[in-house]
Amino acid sequence: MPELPEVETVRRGLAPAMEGQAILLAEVNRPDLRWPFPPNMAARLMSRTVLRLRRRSKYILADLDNGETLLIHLGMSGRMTVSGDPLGRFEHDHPAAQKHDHVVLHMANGARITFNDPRRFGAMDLLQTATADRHKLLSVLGPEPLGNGFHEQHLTEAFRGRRSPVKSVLLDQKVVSGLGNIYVCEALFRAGISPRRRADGISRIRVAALVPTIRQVLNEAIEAGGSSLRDFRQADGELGYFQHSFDVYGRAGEPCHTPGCGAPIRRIIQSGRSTFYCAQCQR
DNA sequence: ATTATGACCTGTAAGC
DNA sequence: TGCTTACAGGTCATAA
Repeated sequence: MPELPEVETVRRGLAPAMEGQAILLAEVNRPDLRWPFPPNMAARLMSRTVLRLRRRSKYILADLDNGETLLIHLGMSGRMTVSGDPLGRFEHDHPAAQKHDHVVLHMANGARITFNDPRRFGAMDLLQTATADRHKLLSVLGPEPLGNGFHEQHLTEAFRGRRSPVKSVLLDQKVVSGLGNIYVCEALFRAGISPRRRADGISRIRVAALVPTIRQVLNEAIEAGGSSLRDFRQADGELGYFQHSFDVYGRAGEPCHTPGCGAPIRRIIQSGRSTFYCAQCQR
C-alpha cells in the first residue's frame, strides 16, 4: 500500500537492517520491472555499502559508498521484506522464495531484503547521488507535504487556474508529492471539502486549512505504520503492511463517522479512479 | 498548458 | 466448480 506513509514505514523498517551494511550479493531475477533495470545493476550493487536510506515522495533512495544511489519505487503492489537478521530483531529464518521475488539483497549482517512486486509497476534505477534531484523521476516532483516547502501560498498558486476537481489536482505529484488515492480522500473529508469542487474555486480559508489537515493525516498514518512495524518484527517479516481505520476510503455505503451525520459514504469515479466522500459533510 | 484517457501487469473477490 | 467481470495503494505517454 504505497503512498507516502507506507513508503516511510518501509524505509524505517529497512534502515536498521541496511544502513552501514555492505551488500554481499544482489540477486536480480528478471531484466525489468516497469522499465529495464539499469545496466549491470547486480554487479554495481555488489560489495557496496549502504550509507543511508532516504525517502523522497514515494521513492526510497539508498545512498551507496561509491557515489551512486539506488532508487526504488514500490508501484502499486511492491513489497520489501526483511528476513534473517542475526540479532533476531526480524525473522529467525529466511522464508522460501516466493513468486514475484524480483530482487533480493543479501546484507553483510545476514539480513536479506526481498523486493516482491506481482504487478511490476515498481521501478529501480541507479543514479549519481550528487545529482539525484535532477533525475528524471525526481526533478518533476512538487514539495514534500511534510516539509517546509508545502504551505498555504504554494497550494494557492498550485490551484490557480486549475479547473479540475481538487481531488485530481491533489493527486498530481507536481502539486504536492506523496499523496495517493487514500490520503487525498481522507484529507478532503477532514477538511470538509467536496472532492468534486474545482481546485481554483476553493476559498482562501479552506486552502489554508488544507495544509495542516494533509500534514495531520499523513503524520497519523505514519504513526500507525510505526505500530504495524512493531508487529512485523514479531511476526512474519511482512513489511509495509499497513492497517488503518479510514473515515471514507473503501467505506462506500457505510455511515459517515461525523457525529450526528451518518449519511452513507459515496463512491464516485474521478479521472478513472475511485473517490470516497460524504456528500453531507463535504461541500 | 491543462485535462482526460489508455496503458502497463497480476491477483483477488464477487457475480452468474 | 468454473468462467467472467470489476477493481486494486501509481504514473507515464498520448491525444484532445
